[in-house]
Amino acid sequence: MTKKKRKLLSIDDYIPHLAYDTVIFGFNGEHLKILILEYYATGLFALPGGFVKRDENLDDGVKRGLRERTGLDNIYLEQFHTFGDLSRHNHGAMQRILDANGYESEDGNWLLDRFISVAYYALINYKDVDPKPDDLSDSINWYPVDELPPLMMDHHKIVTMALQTLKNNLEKKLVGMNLLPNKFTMKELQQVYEAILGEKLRRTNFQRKMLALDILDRHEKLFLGQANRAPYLYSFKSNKS
Amino acid sequence: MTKKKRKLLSIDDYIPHLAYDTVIFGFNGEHLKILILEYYATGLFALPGGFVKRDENLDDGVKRGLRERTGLDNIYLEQFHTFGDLSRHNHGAMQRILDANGYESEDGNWLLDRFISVAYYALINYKDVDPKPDDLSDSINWYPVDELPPLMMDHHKIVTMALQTLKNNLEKKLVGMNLLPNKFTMKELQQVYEAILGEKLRRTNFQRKMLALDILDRHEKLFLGQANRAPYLYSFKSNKS
DNA sequence: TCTTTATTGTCTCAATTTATTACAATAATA
DNA sequence: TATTATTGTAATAAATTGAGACAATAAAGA
Repeated sequence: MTKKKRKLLSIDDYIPHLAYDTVIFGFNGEHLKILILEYYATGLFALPGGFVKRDENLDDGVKRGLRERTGLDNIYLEQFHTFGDLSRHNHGAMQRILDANGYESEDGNWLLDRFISVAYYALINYKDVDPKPDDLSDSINWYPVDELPPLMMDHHKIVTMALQTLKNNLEKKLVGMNLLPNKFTMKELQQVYEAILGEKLRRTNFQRKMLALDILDRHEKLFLGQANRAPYLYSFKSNKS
Repeated sequence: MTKKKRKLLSIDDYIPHLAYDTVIFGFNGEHLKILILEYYATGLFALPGGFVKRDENLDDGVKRGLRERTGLDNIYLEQFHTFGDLSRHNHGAMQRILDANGYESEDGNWLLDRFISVAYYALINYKDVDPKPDDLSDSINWYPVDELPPLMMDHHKIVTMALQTLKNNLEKKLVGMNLLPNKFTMKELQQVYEAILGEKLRRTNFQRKMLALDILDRHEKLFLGQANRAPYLYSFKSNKS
């Protein structure tokens, strides 16, 4: 690979030593998946992340990054932990990434520093997105949460904690709303819950519980051409009541 | 007040733009309280906080700060949110604090920058602590959570979120263990729960629930000289089973 | 010594919630 | 029209929680 000279992220624009990582969850109708990117010619897998500009809010920086990668605005986003151990600093890996991309070492100095990273998870509607790699990476793909490639630094720990937080928030934050299309069947909603909790749920109890919450609107039936009773479609009630 | 020349925190030792704030909870037997410090001659109240050294883990930096302020080691500590809005940057307030302490403006340059702050809450045994003010502050005192003085910047928001997180974690994290002395009565345990939840609980049902959890050891009775049946003392089971 | 009083430790029964099972109502297919 | 695989709902059992009753004290006072 020939060395390319690229315009580098400038230390003047960004807060030094501060980064963010995002665990972007999607649901393909069966499995819970997350977006993982692979850096050029290094075989290094990582969570999508980025840096925060000196003149923007932390949250806005993360939203900007998500918009660039997914094309989506108004993504459901939640901060869950900040990782600040010295051990997460891995000079070698970052150097390889910069080298493989043709950056001069001295250019990338600040990128080789220690970083504290604020981790977020995002929930998106799987079908809405055609993820785009960024300048430093040559691919970004969906991976089932239980079949991840080996991730660099502490990114696997970050995913684990994101999953745990998602589990804890499942009840109170109406997670399903953000992982499903506007209309969905009760079965699909149940599958989202099962994927997040990592356990099978009883169909009848799940249905009763969801209906009792009074958060769903029932719509027309969905005819899939199957030789059995057609399920209703539901949507989450808009809370403009 | 005469200007004093002090040795200032040096930018060379600390990660720039990064701070932490701690909401330190204590329980005096009746109310839930937190430690608030007041800066010299400014009337500014704030949460205890500090900065992270370039060669220490984020968590260790926070523990170091807690040790300096409370004299305690092995404090129960939990990170709950990172605050990174531009609006929390308040050049004026920091300038007043530095001025009142006799620092030259140029010395304090990096302290006047924008800061991202990682917030933690700590739980300590109220009686164990005689809090010490730091170099910049002339007092540090316990305040009931519902009678706080006006706090600088977004510190009130930080307290609110700490309380909310504490409430959410009450069931799963055995919060009581860290706010009470080794041995305590069922009534005291209930008061901790009530203070955190902000509501009264039924004595009999609370007792039944706690005993059913099988996390308490029952010890001798506590005779307080009151004209009624003496309560048992309890402690949390050590999980060295 | 015998009441009285304020709590504490348990129990009981009602109300509510959750688990489990049963079964009727389909939507194609044969 | 019978068959089959689901889906929607109801019925019943089991478990949990709410509310109240009551006996067991520990000291004070008569």
